Amino acid sequence: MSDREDDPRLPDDLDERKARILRSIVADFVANGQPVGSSRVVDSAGLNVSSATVRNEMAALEERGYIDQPHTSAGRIPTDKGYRAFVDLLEVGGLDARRAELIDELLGSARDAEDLMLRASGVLAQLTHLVALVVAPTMDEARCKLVELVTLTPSSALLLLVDDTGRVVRRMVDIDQQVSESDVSRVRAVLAEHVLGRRMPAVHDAVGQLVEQSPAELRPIMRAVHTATAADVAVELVRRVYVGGQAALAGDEGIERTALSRLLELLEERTTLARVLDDTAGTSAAPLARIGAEHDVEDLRHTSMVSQRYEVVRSGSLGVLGPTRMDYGSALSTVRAVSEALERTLAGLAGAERTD
Amino acid sequence: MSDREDDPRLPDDLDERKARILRSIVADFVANGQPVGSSRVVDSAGLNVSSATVRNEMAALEERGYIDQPHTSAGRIPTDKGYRAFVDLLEVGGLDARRAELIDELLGSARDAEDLMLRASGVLAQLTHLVALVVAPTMDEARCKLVELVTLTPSSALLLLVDDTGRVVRRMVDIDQQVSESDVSRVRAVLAEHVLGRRMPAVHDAVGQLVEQSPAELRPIMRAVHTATAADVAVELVRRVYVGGQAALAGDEGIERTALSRLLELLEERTTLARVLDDTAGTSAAPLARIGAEHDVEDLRHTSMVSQRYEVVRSGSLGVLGPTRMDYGSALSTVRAVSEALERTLAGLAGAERTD
DNA sequence: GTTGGCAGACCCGAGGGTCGAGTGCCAGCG
DNA sequence: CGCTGGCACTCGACCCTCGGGTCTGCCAAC
Repeated sequence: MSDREDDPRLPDDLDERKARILRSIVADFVANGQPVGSSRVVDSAGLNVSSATVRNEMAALEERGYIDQPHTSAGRIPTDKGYRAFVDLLEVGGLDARRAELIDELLGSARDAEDLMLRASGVLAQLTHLVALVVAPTMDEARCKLVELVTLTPSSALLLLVDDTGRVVRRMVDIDQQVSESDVSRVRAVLAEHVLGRRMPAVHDAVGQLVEQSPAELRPIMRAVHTATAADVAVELVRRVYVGGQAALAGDEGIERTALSRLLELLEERTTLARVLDDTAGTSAAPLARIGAEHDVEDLRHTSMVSQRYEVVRSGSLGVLGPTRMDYGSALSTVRAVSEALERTLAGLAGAERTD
Repeated sequence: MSDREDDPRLPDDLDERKARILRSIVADFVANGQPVGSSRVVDSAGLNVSSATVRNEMAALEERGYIDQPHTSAGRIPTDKGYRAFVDLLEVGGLDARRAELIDELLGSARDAEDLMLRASGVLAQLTHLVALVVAPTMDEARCKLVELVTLTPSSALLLLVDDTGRVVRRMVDIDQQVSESDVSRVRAVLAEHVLGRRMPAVHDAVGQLVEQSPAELRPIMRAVHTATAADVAVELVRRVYVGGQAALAGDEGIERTALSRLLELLEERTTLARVLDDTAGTSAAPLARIGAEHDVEDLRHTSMVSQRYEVVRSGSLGVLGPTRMDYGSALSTVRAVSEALERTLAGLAGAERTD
C-alpha cells in the first residue's frame, strides 16, 4: 500500500486503485447520468494506465457487485452497493462560506420554532435541489409555558398549550353539556396552577388527577379537557414533517411516472416519511445515508435519503430525499451544515436560561 | 326546435345537434384520452344519423374552433373553447348519497377550523382524483377571543391571538431589552382589556394607541407587540392554502414533465394559487370553471380549475385543479357539495350565537 | 501486471414499407 | 335540401433493416 491517502477502511475486496475507479465512475455518472466507459475513467481518474487496464479492473468491480452494465456493450453504472462504498469512503467536507452564510441568515430571522423548521426545509431544498424534510423535535422534554381555555360555543372550547420554544398545541374541547363562563374560568385557573411548568407528555395525567379532585360542577369540563389532551398531544409535533422542494422530484428523469406519483403520496402522507427519516438518522451526530434497496419502504427503493439527527435537549431529524443518483457529497455536507445551524438557532430560541 | 331539452343558452353558432356531438366528443375524450372519430360519436351520442353526417357536423365544429385534429387523419379532441361550451351547457347535478354522507361524516368530526380545512381538501381530492385546494376564510370579520403573551427568553415573547372560530395567530415578539416578568404581566392585562372582542384587522391599530398611553417602562414591550401585529396578522390565514392529492398530477400522462415540475412549485409556493382560486371562484355562490388558456398564469395554461366561494360571515374559497381534460361534471358537483358542507360545518364551529 | 489491437455486442437513429383509423368529398337518394 | 354510402387519401403507429458509434472482452506481446 502506498503511504499517501490509502483510506483506512477500504472494503476487503477493493484495493486503492479499484476504489479510485469506483469513485470516478460514481462521480461521473452522478454528474452526467450516462453509463461511463473505461476511456472516460482514464481521463477523469488521473490514473497512469491504459483503458484496457481499467477495463480489467471494471470487470472485477462488476463481478463483486459494485457496478453494473445496462446492456452488454454499454458503460457501467454504480449499483446500490457501489454507492454505498462510495459514500463510506467519502469525507464530508465543510460548506463554502457563501452557503454557510445563507443558511445562518435565513434561519436566524425565523419568527418562531415552526417558522424555523419551514425555513430549514426551504434552505436545504434550495441548496441541494433535492426534496428536503425536517421533522420537528419531540416534546418529551418540553415544558408547558401556557395553558388556556377559550370558549367558542356554549358547549365547546379551545384548549391551547404552548411549550417553551413557542410551539402551540391546539385541541377542540367538546363538553357534553352547556357550561357557564364562570365555571370555565375556574377550570382555567385550576389548570394554570397544576399544569404550568410540567413536561408536555405529563399534562394528560396531571389533568386526569384534577378530574377527581374537581367539584362536581367543574367535572364535565375537566373531563373533556382530559380527553382532549390524550396521549398524542406530546407526539403531535414530533410527527410534524416540513417538506420543501418536492418539485425537484418531477424534474428528475430517472424516476418513473408511477414511482413519482407514489413518492408524492408518501410526501403528502408524511408519517411514514417521519419514521424513515428518524430511522435513517440513527443516533449518530453525523449525517447518514440510506441508499436505494436499503430502504424498507418499497416506494423508496429507487431513492436515497441523507439525514441527521439534531439535538437541543429534545431531538428531531432532518434530511434530503432524492434519486439514488444524487450528489452525496453535497447532500451530506449540506445536511450537516443545516443541522448544526438549526441546533444553534433552536438553542437561541429556547433561551439560554434552561437549567435542568 | 324540438320541445324537449333544447338548452336555452346554446351559443349562436351551435344548434342542438352540434351541441350534442360536442358533448359526446368531450365526454368520450375525457373518459378515454384518445381523439374521438365520427363512428364513435354515432355510437355514443345516440343520434340516428350516419357517420358521414357526423363528419360534416364535426368539420363545422372544427371550423368554429370547438374541436381540433392532432393531425390530418386523426379523430377530434376538444379545444379550450369546446370545453368551455361543454361546461356552460352542463347542469350541475347533486352527489349520490354515499359521497354526500362521506363528506358530512369527515367534515363533521373535525377538531377545529384548521383541521376542517385539511379534511375538506382531503375529501375533495379523494372524490375527484384531482388536486384539491382550500383557502381559509379571511379574518376580516373575525373577533379576537384571546390575547396572550408568553415569555420565552428574557427579551422575547410569543404573542398569541385566537379568533372566534378557534384559529390561532402566533407571532414572535422581539423586545430590544430585557424585561421583567411583572412588566409582561401588566402588558398582558392591558392587552386583554383593550383587544378582546375587537375585529382581528383592528388589533394592530388598537395596540398602536396603547403604546402612547402606556407608562414608559411598558412602552418597549408594547411597541414590540405593535410591530408583531403588523397588517398581515389578519391576512395570514386568508392566504393559508391547504393542498390535497397532488400525487394525482403525476399520474396524468397529459402533463409534460417540465410542466409538472412547475405545477408542483406553484403548489408549494401557494400564494399565487390562493389568488387564482379566489379569482376563479368570483363572487357567485355556484362553482365556476377556468379552463386552459383562460388562465393568466402561464404555468396553468394546460390545466383547468373549478372553484367556488364559501361564505359564513367571512368567506374563503375552495376548488380543484387538474388537466383541462378532467371530468367537469364530477368536479363541479363535488366542489359544490364540499363547499356547502363546509359552510354548514363552519357555521356550527363558529357557534350559532353570533349576532352582528 | 500492463498494453495495444481487434472482433463482437448492442444501442440509436434514419429510412422505408405496411396497416388501419379516420377524414373529406361526391354522387345519388328520399 | 339534408342525409347517405362509397371511395380515395392522409398520416401516425408499428415493424424491420441497416449503418455508425461506442464500449466491452479477450488475447498475444511486452
